Amino acid sequence: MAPPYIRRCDAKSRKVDAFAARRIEKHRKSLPIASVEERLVEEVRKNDTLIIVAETGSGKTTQLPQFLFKAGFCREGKVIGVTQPRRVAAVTVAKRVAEECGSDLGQKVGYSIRFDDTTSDSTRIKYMTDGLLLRVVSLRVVDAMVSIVKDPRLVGLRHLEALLDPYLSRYSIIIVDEAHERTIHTDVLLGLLKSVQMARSTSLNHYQNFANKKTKDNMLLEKENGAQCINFRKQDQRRKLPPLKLIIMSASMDAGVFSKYFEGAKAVRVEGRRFPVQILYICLDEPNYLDAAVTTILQIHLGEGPGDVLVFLTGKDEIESTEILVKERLQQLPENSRKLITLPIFSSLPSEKQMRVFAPAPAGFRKVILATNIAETSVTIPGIKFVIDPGFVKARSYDPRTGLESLDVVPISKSQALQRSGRAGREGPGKCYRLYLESKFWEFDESTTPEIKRCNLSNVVLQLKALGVEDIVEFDFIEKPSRSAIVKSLEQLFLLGALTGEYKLSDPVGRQMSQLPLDPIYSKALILASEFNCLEEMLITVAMLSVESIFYVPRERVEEARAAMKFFLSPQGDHLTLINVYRASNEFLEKKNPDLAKEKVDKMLRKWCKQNFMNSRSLLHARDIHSHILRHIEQMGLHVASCGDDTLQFRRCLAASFFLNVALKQRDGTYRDLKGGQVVQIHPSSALFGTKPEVELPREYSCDQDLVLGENKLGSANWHLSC
DNA sequence: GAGCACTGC
Repeated sequence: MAPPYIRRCDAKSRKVDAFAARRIEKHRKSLPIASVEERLVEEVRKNDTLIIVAETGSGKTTQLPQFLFKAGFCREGKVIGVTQPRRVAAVTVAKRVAEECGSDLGQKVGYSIRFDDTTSDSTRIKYMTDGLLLRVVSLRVVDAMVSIVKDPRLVGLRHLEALLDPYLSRYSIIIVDEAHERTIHTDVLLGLLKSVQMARSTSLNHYQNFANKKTKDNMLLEKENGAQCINFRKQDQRRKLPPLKLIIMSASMDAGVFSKYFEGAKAVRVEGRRFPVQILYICLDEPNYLDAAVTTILQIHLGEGPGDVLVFLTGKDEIESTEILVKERLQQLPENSRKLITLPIFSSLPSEKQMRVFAPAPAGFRKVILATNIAETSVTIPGIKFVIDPGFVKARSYDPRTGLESLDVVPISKSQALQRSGRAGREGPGKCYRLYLESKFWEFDESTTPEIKRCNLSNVVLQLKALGVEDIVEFDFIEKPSRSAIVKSLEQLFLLGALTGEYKLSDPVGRQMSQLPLDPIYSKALILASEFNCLEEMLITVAMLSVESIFYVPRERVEEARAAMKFFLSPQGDHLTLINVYRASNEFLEKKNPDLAKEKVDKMLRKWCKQNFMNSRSLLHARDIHSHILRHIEQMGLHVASCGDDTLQFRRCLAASFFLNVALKQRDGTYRDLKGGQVVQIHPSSALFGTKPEVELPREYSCDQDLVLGENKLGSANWHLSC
């Protein structure tokens, strides 16, 4: 789908630039959305909230912000913000639009994602991840103002702009793209944006009034809401802020849900550009869909014309066994029919191996991509003409009763099936083979259950509490999570000490936890560790726990990988093992030139990871998180110290913050989960596998002392943990 | 002696 652009890099000749500009213009005009530019701009002028339903290939993400810029929505320094669920999308789209505008990235057009911000004061079209905007919106204004007064270093803080700007007054328009994906970030963000929108049309008047006439009450208010006032005073007091325009962009027909949520907001439809895809169902139910998939792959290979195949499977295991099955079946074919290669892609696959799916197949060969649902949205593979869809997906679910999350293989939804089949029609007409009966399709749910209804809500609840939302159950969610899930999170946050007995944000613990971009349990661990002089160790641990598995064990080199891992193993457990790995990577770098550019450092680390059987993507990510969180905790004034060889305090802090995940050794030698009493085992990949670590309970422990855990007495003296 | 879909701050 990449438009035929010419890179500007070293093309100095004006002729080439003019040529490129003409091609860009031609491409832009050919997009379906180009024909409705005036109408869309008009609708945005007329409506404060607009829903745009546009299928893939309409050009909505790249073109709409440019139309609005042209129509004058960025006058007086105003910014158009566009959110994306994924980092890659924010980056690639921003680069493309900058090119279309003929400006350097970071000038008129820029992107802002965690660890990477290319925007400047002159940026008018700003692409960002929805998670980042959510963070920005939800940081508490008054708190921030107080800390800024206390700590002048905070002036350099990344999100200062928003800390000072609760009404997002720099933005004229916020476009929430891919809203149909309904990520937890999108859902919460919509709720907050809705209230910001209301605040812009009501509260500002309030503050405007009160800036002009100072009554006694107003003086009091001013004291409480210092931030907003100071901010407001900077504005021209007689001028009202224009309303915040919201545009929700969605690919499927979920417009009704959004429209209803935004009080009947208008929805407009823009045609996409897709090729027809013929849908085929099986006639007889086939319970073994892997077998059916392999058979279908071969049928396509032998019976159809050229074109690559994309198969949707549920996970790494299925992908690997399908690969073997296909190879076996190919051997039974005559040699000239074996020109078929299989390529796996899933997120934990090292990136250099992922890249292979994008390369064209060798001449005369057909490519078969075996993918998880990474290929549904995150990755678009060119050349796909045939899609095989067994109709299953591995999805996360959450049981509020036990507080446990699990991954289960479940049937997909109708909209997911549609999304999958669409992958066959991106470059020309295609075919989709659904390995289930047509009647089964009609039994599928309409759309996938939004993430907010199937995961742990602790973080969301904490953010909302920090924003001053008293009653979470009454919060205006687009779709309400179950009451029990909310109650469970409140309970967890209370046990972690983030909420008081009245379920109000505690100070300073809850407030500090809400400011850290981490799972609340990790935030708590850091705060606790700062008290017990082992924050250095805890910070490494939290960074390493926040990423995918560090150790990489390829199937064919299990023994070698295990030997490499032994070198870092700590008999005290997995957390200390992770610390060993992190510190080893530091020592490796210190031996080299410490002043190298980040790119060089990353390159060296990748090599080091390969030698030591580690996933370099994970380690580099953990190092990024480490420095990001370090900045945060330094700004919060937490005390970073190391416990050195005395790891007891550190392990106590672990126990005191991860107590929700604690299992106790029983008399018979088994372990039981502290919460539900479920029997659990030490995983074979753990450093402690094969050992029987002890946990000695304080003598006075009894069931009704659960609350003691909440007050974190655990960390002080009574526990002796070997983990 | 075995697992872990996909994102994001």
